[in-house]
Amino acid sequence: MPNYWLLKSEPSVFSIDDLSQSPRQTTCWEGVRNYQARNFLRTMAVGDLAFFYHSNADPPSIIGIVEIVKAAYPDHFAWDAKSKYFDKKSSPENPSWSMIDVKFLEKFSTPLSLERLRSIKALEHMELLRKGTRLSVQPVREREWKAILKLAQSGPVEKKTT
DNA sequence: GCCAACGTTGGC
DNA sequence: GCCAACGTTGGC
Repeated sequence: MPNYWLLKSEPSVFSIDDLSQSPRQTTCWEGVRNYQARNFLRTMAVGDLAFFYHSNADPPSIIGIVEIVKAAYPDHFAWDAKSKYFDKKSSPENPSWSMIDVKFLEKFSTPLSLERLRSIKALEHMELLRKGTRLSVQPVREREWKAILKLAQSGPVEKKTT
């Protein structure tokens, strides 16, 4: 039984289309610089699934699904002084940060916007929808995962014909 | 561009 | 160990 997650990315930085056009449709998920998020990364196992979330997007939305294909290993961008993810506290001898590899699985035909997700009763306790939450890596409960999958399969909301 | 909500830093 | 100042995230 896989565990479920949600990964945020700003599409102007790295979008789900960037992922699907990457070699082997796979990328390393570098740059997480928050301890709680890092600890979630370290909990992930190969075969776990994650929603791909577009933050700072119009509209912000869950846009697809990825699979974790490599468990946590040191984020070497942290000890590359030229990287925007450089962190002088991290070193190859004592890495502070971790990353995983993810593989593209699916892009939803209809993105599920925050607004739409907020309207779903089964998602009322979802971490993503909690006020003030900023975690870029979050666990997703199984019932939330299933409710969102069902939404994605049901397609867009019908326009009212009044 | 604004700003609320957090997380981190560092003086004391 | 407190907490003010500062930095970041991310919806709006």
